[in-house]
Amino acid sequence: MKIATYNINGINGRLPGLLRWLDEARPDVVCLQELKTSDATFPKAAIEEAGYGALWSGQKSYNGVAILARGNQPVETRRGLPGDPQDVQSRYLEAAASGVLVGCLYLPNGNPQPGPKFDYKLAWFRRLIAHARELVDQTEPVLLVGDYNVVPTDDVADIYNPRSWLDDALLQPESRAAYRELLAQGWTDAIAAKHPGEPMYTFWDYFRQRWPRNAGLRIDHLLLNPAATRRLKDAGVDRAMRGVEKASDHAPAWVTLAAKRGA
DNA sequence: ATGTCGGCAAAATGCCGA
Repeated sequence: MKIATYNINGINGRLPGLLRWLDEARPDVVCLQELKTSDATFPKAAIEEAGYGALWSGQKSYNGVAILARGNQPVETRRGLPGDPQDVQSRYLEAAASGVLVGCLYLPNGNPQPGPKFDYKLAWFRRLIAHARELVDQTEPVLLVGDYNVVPTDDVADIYNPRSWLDDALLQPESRAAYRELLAQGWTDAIAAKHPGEPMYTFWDYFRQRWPRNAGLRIDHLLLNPAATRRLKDAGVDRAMRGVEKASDHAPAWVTLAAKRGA
């Protein structure tokens, strides 16, 4: 089975491209981020017509996450991270779908840093780490996937060149330390595990001709608990989606899992 | 400092967030 994550950057503005990709890539479970739409204007009918059941947590203009499942309805297990009842931003949704538990997350960007937005990013990360602790040792496959807004290292696998991003929240030592702390619970970064040392970018800024120059960053990640890692077959990025008309600034990233443990 | 997008309010342009 195939599980994908895609920061769509406005689901209604990019719906035709999304539907084409669903038809071609045929992922079983899809986590979307940056819907940029309220609950009422989520394109439920078009998604269902494409053969997917859906759950979504919308927010007008900003944020927003959704979980799609091919041929069935995902069963919601959590909406929003625990730990801050004041937090009204739609950035986390969790569901059981097609035999796996999937957390769909849109971690705060955190720019400019330092400042309140960076503080919010780190606080949100603390809440994610605390919640992930409750999930990692489950006996069934669990995946925490989405736009983490963290470039894990300065290696060319993760960024074309850190020079113009040194002050960016995506590269800060605190952001990277939090990401490492999460992994240290026992999660596997599937893209890094399957493609060590290989440029596996998932985001190319609209500015400065960054897509034509392949000046990308790896910020969308699929983290697998040990039960899911045992079934990990392959991982990749659908780079071509960054080159289509009206493309999101992100490309979809995905993993495939064997149907049964050890298969 | 700059660059380019989508969404949105409120006017065919400017702002925000990324």
